Amino acid sequence: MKFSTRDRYALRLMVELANRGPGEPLSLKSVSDRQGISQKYLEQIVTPLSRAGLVSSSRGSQGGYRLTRPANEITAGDILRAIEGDLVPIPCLASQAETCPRRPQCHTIGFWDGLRQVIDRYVDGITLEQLRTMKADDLPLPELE
Amino acid sequence: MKFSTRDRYALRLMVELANRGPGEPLSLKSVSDRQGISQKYLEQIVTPLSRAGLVSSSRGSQGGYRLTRPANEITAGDILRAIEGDLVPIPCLASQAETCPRRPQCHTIGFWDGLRQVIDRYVDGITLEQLRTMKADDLPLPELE
DNA sequence: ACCATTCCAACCGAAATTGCAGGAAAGGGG
DNA sequence: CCCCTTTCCTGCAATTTCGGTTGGAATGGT
Repeated sequence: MKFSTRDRYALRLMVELANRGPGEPLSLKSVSDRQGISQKYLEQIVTPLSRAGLVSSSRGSQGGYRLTRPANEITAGDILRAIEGDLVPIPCLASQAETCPRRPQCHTIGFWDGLRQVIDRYVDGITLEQLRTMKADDLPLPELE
Repeated sequence: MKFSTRDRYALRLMVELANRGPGEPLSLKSVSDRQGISQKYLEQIVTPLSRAGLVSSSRGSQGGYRLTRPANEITAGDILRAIEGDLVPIPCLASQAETCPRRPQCHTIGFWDGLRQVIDRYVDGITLEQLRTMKADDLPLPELE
């Protein structure tokens, strides 16, 4: 049960973009330099973010990527789902999954679905703006104090 | 971000054991028959549960496994941690991880640590007894109603 | 002695992960 | 108009993880 490097890098990439003003685009080259992630790998990561409509791009010199919405209207959940698809802990719960024949007798599906909800609520409750302004050891536990 | 079949099967295996009285052991053969998981694979799964002290075994005819504690004193977290080790969403947070050089400037570590805590609280709040008595579409969201 | 069971260790194919390489297309600045 | 920067697209490849299977040894009840 681990999130992939793509998930982690996507968050860091988006934080970089959030640090930029809304107008001017930021190139992957500069993100690569500052975050120590190869430019080529960043290209792979930004593609689904672009397809999900979270960022837009400009080509050519002085080009790059920028957020399509203000950072406080983008959640960590938006970003992770753009990379991962459904954010489900087990395949059974994916929206396109065929229903398990063992489902009616299953004692654990409720547990997993509860976990899914807990994760959803957490990631949807944290905005990119919160991430951007967060220091290294801050803990953003909203309603859990 | 998925939990493995081992995690899922471990829960189902433990529910089967919880359905048994505390005295008499249940063989993997019968679990295999009822749950449709190969006996050999179950052997792999029960081993870490045994090493973690959640179950004990008797060999030979009429042998099998039984819980070492009552089902309401074992949590889903106990079971998953026995299989997975640390229940951390990213390697950075593992107890044996060397500290990332980028740590002081990292804007996302707090997010991930918060997620870890949310997951921990959930899985540690659900007991094997709750799982056992849970029907297919029950949702065990304790304090979240 | 037999048989059911746990225990132990190796192996194995398929899939996912984590990238890298090589361009083609587009756009701005000189 | 040419060059440079950048995005965009495709393919590949090494490594690890996943999801088991296989084979057998040790143990213990009957």
